[in-house]
Amino acid sequence: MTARTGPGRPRATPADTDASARDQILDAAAALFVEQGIAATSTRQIAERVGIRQASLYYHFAGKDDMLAELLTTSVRPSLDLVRTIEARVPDDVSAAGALYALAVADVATLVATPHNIGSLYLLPEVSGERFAAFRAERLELQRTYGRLGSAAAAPEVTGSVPPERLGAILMQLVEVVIPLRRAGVEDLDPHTIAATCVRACGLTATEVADARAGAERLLSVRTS
Amino acid sequence: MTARTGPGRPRATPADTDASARDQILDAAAALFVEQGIAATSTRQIAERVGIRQASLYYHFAGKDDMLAELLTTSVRPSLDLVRTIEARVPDDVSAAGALYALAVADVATLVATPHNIGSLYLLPEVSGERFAAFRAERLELQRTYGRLGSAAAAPEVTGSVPPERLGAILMQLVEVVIPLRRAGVEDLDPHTIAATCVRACGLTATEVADARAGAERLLSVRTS
DNA sequence: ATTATCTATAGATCTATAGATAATGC
DNA sequence: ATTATCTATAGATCTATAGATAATGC
Repeated sequence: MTARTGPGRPRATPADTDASARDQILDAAAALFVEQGIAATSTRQIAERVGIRQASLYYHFAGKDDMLAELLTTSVRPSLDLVRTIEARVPDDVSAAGALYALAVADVATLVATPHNIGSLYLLPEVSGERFAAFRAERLELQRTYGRLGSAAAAPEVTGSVPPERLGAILMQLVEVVIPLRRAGVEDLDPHTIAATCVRACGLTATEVADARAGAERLLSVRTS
Repeated sequence: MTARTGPGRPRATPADTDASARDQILDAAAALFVEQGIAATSTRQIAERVGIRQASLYYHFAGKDDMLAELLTTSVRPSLDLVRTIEARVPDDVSAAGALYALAVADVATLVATPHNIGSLYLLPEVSGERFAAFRAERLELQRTYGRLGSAAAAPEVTGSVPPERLGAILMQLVEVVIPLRRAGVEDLDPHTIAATCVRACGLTATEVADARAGAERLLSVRTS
């Protein structure tokens, strides 16, 4: 079970996992950042959880911000890749509503499955810093996609009163309900509940919601196979 | 303009406002907590912004947590009062959909108008602490009300698939889109956009949304007069 | 006498660097 | 020789208390 000894001076307390030190540090940092916030988490706490000395962290990362940057970018990357795949097939393979539904299902599933509810990091004030502008830009692109798909799918009374940018913020917020729900201990969240609410928020009728779901399932099953 | 001197040793730098020291401290703390987070804000920074010495804070508050507790409870109180008034008039004076619409409009208006976007404090990890259990309980009551009103108003396909507790979390999350929007600099947010989206998320048709809005306006105008 | 501030500081952190050490691998 | 850890610590905080001081108000 215990990781084989590699190069470098051995730890005082040997690791009880085979994960790389880097990954162990990121995992510990994620858990603590989510639980306590970033400023409230000391490098000592992170090191303690990994089983190394505080100073040893600096061999792998320049500091907490460095860890945070890596956690943020690796967490948003998969959604962005999916977005590009999905949007390319609208409206030929799938309706805008179907694409929106599919995107919401996939995002919710990711947020539900991600270790330590990492999505909650997005809400912390540290992320507003200059250092994380690249991450915020990627997230904004995701939001814009929600806005485009939502506006293309929406009923006329919605497109007439809600500009795409605003709708994107609303839909993304809706998807991110996963974050407070997980925080509150909810485990059995069905992505379809949220995805259906997204298209309903765009003013679609019950029949249209069912169609969107069907379209999304076609899209996602093709992608899986 | 400068506040008249009261009892107590005068400040090194006189206050440039008539607000009480307590209120000045709360205001400065709110602004800094929202901007930087709680742990990242030092008592020294708060004192500096008020124009007093760091140690002088402790005459008014036991520490940062004390300030936070007061900020949180005073910020959720008005919404809860309104909730009780509104819910008592369902369904005699107004439909559940009208009440939900009214509650959302009022909550959004509050979140838009509150100084320093205080709502973002709700999202910080410090608020999970034991110390703030009372605040969280009040917030949960608000969420439950959203769930009850939403479920009472919702179309059958929604009530059949989304339990009231889940719906409450979704609707509250929707209302709180104000928080990231304000953070992003949006100033001209129309409460009706969000309120209408709430009832749409419950599966109501365009006509029903218009009815809900009319009901809400009756309810809120009565209350104002 | 009471109030609201001030100055000064002890004690407890926390971050990040310097330099030593114990492995592996050439 | 390189890698990955270790020990030790300087320097910079930060919180919270003790005790002095300068107002007002009785």
